[in-house]
Amino acid sequence: MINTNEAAGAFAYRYARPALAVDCVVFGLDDEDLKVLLIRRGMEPFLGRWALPGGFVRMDETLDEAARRELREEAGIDRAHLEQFHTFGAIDRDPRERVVSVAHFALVKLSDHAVRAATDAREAAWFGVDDLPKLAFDHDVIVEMAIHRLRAKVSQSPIGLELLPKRFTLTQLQRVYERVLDREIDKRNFRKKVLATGLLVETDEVEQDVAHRAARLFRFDERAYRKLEKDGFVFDLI
Amino acid sequence: MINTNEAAGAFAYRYARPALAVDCVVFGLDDEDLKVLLIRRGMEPFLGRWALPGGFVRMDETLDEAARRELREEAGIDRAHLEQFHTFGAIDRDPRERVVSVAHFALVKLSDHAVRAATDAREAAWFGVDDLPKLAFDHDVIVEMAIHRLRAKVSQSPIGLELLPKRFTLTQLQRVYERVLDREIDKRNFRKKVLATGLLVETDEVEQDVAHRAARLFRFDERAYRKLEKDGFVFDLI
DNA sequence: CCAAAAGTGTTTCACTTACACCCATGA
DNA sequence: TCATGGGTGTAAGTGAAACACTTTTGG
Repeated sequence: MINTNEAAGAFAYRYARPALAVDCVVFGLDDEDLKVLLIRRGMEPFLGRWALPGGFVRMDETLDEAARRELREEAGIDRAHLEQFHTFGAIDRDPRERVVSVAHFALVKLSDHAVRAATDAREAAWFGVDDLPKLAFDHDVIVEMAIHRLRAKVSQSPIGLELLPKRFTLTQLQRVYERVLDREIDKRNFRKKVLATGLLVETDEVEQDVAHRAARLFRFDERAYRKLEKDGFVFDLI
Repeated sequence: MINTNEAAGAFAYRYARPALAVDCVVFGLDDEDLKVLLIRRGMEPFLGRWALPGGFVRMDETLDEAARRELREEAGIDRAHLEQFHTFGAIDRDPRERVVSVAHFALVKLSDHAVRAATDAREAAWFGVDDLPKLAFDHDVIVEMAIHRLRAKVSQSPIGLELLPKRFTLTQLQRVYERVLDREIDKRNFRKKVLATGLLVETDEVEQDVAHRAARLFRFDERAYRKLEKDGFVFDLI
């Protein structure tokens, strides 16, 4: 009994196997909302429907590499925080044949030029997370879980910063949390708390071209973060 | 460019694809330690090495079903809390051919008869998490991540109870947390806190056959838990 | 001078932590 | 009667939340 699968293992190539894909839920943040990047499908099935960027894993690339390649090819995105979060294996999730998909979420800075270029393409567009169309395949479920994971993670690690430019104001940072977590946060408490982490460094610059008092720009102190992380520090940012 | 992968998608079956497997990190708790169930390999590669129970996914079963089947076939385990936690896709993780594995962790009640039967088998054994042998494939890495995830999860959901019988004493529950989190917990504070969650119900039974005052048995109130969960309650059990 | 957002402290309340003794039971 | 773990409360400290006004700047 113990060896049942060893037999299967030795001869795995004899058996039909599912296709293996990656899908990416790409999050971005503009002045309004937390957004997800979708691609309009150009072929059946689900022709014309919006879907997540994604595709099949090649034999010579890891899952992570596959996800990055798809982001580049389908969305013109070169730099993104990328994180695997769940693998979807329902038998009929693709009507053509069995496809198991390793889902990732990605966080991109909309300040990056490359991303903006992608949004100009006719077949790609950003949608507010509360304003998503009906998606192809089981991509609705994938997006829902991605949002859930993002919310859980954003309070416990500084990935929220991946949505912002390198230099940002505390108000911008507060908006990241307010939009990802979908609740208002007290300004004074927020500032006290994030500054108390010691992970932000004040720069000597201020924001430009605003019609009011210019806010100080901060940057993330990666060195301090790595040190805390190594020491097994548990975050509870917000 | 947008359609690069659509082409690959339509003809996915033409391309070589990785084999798809599941592996299970099965946790159990005895009077001493948090343990992991390992199987001794009966064939190459890694003949004689200890490895995680697991095997290939069949075309007619989901990932979850595959993991449950493997637990049944390789370890005689019928009932377990099972949770997918990461998919491992390094290109050379299996020397024979490319195998991508969806890793799960499982929590079993060592009080269950079926599990004890598995431990009697020559090829399967429980190892303390701090006393693991060198494992086959990349299974060391998988176990390490499983422990990490289990620790993160146990404080935020009542999965720790899956390691205990249906009726348990507060001391048993405290030991679950102490062993999973690997730190001592104050008895009075622990009791206050877990009782304050409202998720435990006192039964009118006490433990039997002990050489000291018998402790009250409690059970988990699933109904209360589902209600809290539905209301989006965030746990912080310990 | 007005509009718009930046920036700043204190108080209250809740929760966490630390801590020690008596009780019930079986051997 | 002794050994073993069961069971219980309080005080101090820490961190979270609530809350409003002044400052700076550009238009």
